[in-house]
Amino acid sequence: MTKETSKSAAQMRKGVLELCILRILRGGEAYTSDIVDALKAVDLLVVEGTIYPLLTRMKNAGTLTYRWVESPSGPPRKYYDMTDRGRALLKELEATWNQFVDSVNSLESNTDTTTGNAPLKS
Amino acid sequence: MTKETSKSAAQMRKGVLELCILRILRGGEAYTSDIVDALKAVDLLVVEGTIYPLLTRMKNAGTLTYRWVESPSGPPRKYYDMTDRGRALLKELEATWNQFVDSVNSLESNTDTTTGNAPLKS
DNA sequence: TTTAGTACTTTGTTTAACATAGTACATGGC
DNA sequence: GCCATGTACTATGTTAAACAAAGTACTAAA
Repeated sequence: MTKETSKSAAQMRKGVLELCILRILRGGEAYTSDIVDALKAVDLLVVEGTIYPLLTRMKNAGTLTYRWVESPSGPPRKYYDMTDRGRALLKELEATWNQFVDSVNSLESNTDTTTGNAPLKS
Repeated sequence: MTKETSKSAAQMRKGVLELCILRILRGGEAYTSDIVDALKAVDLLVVEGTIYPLLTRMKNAGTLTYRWVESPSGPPRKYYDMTDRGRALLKELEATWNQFVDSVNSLESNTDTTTGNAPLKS
């Protein structure tokens, strides 16, 4: 992947990570490293510095809650879970995502997208 | 669509508009209004203020060229077309996009994304 | 007591979409 | 000819989210 496309990939991630996190948490509560691992496994996240602030934003927005759970080795962990509002948001984001993908893919096989007005000769 | 999801939709658009424009131009040269119309037709663009700077960026990056064409009614238009570099970029962005969609959708039916470590009782 | 590893926090930068105001050109009505 | 209207492009500022990196805190083991 070139530098140019990897920059594009980063831009594509914007706004979708929230959906991804909700999808991951649908399988049950998880803490940050679990989520990071799941995202990294499908190449949707590069660094952890992105996910911590996002989880905090989602918690402040009321879509997530967390509870402290002691770790077998190290400091305690925040285990996140979806709230009812999170489940509702997930449903909406699923619809938005599917519609978005359909829209982009509908342009895939375009051969004539103009209004039919042939450009004039200069 | 709620205010929250419409904000998400705007974020999702980031980095994909470039791909969309290249897909549109694959059908032949077009000027800004043609492109805007094509994007609006599939709900991928809200305002024109977004697309003009993007086209300029792509022209400066060497993925697009344009030529002035007289209009039947009004000022002349910039008709954009892909360069060879643009065609190469399109190919890369197609791959990036498809991989991106697959990644997000692979999380769709997750039921257990954790490492298998059950959270400890506190 | 120190060292290493894990987990969370904080701060600043970058980028692209969004929003809006402004300039310029051409045509038609008066 | 002059002005209003519509079209096309330009310029400026704002916002939001990913990225990057440094910092704090807690635990366990050497």
